[in-house]
Amino acid sequence: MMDGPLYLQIADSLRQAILSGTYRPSDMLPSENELATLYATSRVTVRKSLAGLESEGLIKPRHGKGYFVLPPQNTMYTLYFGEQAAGGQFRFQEVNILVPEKKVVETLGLEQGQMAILTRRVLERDGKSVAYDEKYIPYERGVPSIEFEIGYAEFPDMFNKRFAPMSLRTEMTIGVETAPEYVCASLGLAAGTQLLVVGRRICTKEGKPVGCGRQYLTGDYGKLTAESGYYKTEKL
Amino acid sequence: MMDGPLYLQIADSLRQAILSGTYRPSDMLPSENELATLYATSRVTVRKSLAGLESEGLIKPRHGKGYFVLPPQNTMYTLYFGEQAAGGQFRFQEVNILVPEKKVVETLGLEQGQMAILTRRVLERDGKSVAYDEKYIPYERGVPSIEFEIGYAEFPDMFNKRFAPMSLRTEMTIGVETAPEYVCASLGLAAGTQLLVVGRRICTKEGKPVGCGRQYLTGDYGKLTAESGYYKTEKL
DNA sequence: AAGTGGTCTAGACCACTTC
DNA sequence: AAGTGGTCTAGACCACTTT
Repeated sequence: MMDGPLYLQIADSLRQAILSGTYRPSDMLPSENELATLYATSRVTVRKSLAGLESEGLIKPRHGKGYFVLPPQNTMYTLYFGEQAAGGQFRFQEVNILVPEKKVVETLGLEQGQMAILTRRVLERDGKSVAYDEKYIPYERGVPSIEFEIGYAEFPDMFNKRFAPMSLRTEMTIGVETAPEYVCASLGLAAGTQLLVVGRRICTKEGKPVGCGRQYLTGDYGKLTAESGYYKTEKL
Repeated sequence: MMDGPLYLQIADSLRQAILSGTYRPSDMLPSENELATLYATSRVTVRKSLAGLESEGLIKPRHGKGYFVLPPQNTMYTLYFGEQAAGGQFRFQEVNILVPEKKVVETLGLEQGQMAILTRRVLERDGKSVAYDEKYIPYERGVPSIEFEIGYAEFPDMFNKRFAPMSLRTEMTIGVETAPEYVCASLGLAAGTQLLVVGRRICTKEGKPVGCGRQYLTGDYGKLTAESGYYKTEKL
């Protein structure tokens, strides 16, 4: 009748019924056996459809009871933030090895007096300085050439050679702060300007910080966007 | 040997191998048949394990070839933003029906002269005003009692009675703006203060806007957090 | 032709929930 | 006891990729 695999047809049909309100949050779907009879197929195929809807966050099965429609999740958003995302070019302002300020020492969990590599960059677009960026990475003797790698890749990427690439986690905080003087100067702003600040910390899955950074975004450049809702996520 | 369902043991084992770097991005995993033999089980069970890892975003199968480890996704973050999240209490400042300013008319796609319901609220915590909130909803004659519902629920929730609850999508923009005078006044700030602004627009899945709002967050209150990384997402 | 993933079946047994 | 979801099997056939 229709095209495509049966399990997707069943999933589409159920999804449509949920999105259109035929089934509402906390409603129970027909049982696996009922659906199997209804679509003249096996229980295995029905289960595959339901597993898909479950991983989309639409439904949740309860053992011995049935499948229930979940309430909308409206406090969780997906945010896109890439350094190169909005175009422009980075100009290096400083690359240094030093004992960082106290705040960074805490964030990275550094030992007393331990050094870190610092990079400062200015993002320019259309000839204007629109964002300022600084990153700290704990300095370890004998780890070769990180000095040259730092700052040339999207932030978490630069650790892929030193750590298992899939084992890193990034924490982000977004806020407004009075930009330091050197940042204002570099961006051509009056001292004391308030800027959107995106702070990031990269940790291993054991929780050990391996790097942190801050970006100061000017109004021209800095608008973050996020979204939420039950929509099919397209493939990567 | 181990406990728990076999398919989870297999998934855990493979996940561990990926997170620890045994398999790295773009590497190919053993084939379904090899894994089935290796774990002395059926191909169906192995497929269930692999389907789980796929929905976690760790691997991707290619027809006729095999399963491949995906590169880390480091421009996508999960952000949590709830109005009630950080505690505090809302005090209503204004509830009105009016023709909104031009910017709102555009955002909501209103007809010339169409009215909207406006609410303005101040969020107070520990006796201090820490955030300001305003929301617009298109006004439609005959739609009962929205005037009374608006503002009493988490933003997208208030539409659940009028629309299929699962069919709504929220777009969010985050930026820094000079707060309007009435906002500064309500928050006890000097005129012209720069604040973190979270704008949201709720749309149906057909793309029709059904409401929008803005929140001005002061430094005391407004720190947004987000995260990214390959970690098992716990259940709801 | 051989190997891979993609779809599907017709059972089986178990654990949980309800009556 | 009957119904539900949870796990698992041992096949089958198809579509795609590589040799």
